[in-house]
Amino acid sequence: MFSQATVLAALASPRRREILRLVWKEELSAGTIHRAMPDVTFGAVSLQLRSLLEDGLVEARAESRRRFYRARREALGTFAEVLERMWDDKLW
Amino acid sequence: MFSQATVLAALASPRRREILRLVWKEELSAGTIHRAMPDVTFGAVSLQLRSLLEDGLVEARAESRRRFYRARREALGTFAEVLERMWDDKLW
DNA sequence: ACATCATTTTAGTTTTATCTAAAATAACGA
DNA sequence: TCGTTATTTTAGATAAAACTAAAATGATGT
Repeated sequence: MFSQATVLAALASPRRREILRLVWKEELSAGTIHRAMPDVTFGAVSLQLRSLLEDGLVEARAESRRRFYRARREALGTFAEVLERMWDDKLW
Repeated sequence: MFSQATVLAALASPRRREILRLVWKEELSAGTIHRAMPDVTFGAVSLQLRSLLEDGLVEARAESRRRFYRARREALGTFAEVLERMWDDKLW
């Protein structure tokens, strides 16, 4: 299993949180994810996807030449709710 | 108020988590905190304390020449439970 | 005023994270 | 096989974070 320390480190990056948000409710291909973050190169997105994958926060599925990613919400435990609240911009 | 993004960034550092753990249930002077982390200089501890203070995760009280720090658990919201679980080494 | 104690601050260095550009891989269709 | 598409990987550059050593601050006691 992945430690909470690992999850905390992963969630510290706004870029990774943005990716998680995108693939939270639907799986998206790497290209689609990149198109949603046009200020950064495809390579940079791919590296962050790898990092999230290694930390167990997303999973990937290959379909021909595309790779579809989606959040592993169950890996996030308590943090899943925290993230959803952040995205809904709710105060706490 | 401090954002959840700020809290996440603050908690990403093992050093800052260690400090938080130390001042979780009792206030401790900067010197006492430093003595509990002998692998790092006093200056480094002081900088992390400042960082935690600026992010609102600890508060400080001056008593003569000492400064006592303690966690502001209420600033941590949901994360307070997460941290306690980490320290108790409970699985989730 | 001076010496000491506790802590903070500064300036510069080291380490770590993140990014880019380009090359590599791999699946597909003509 | 060749060209295209989608993505990953590499190598190196840039940026951010964390650290150290030393100087500065500020309260205390003599």
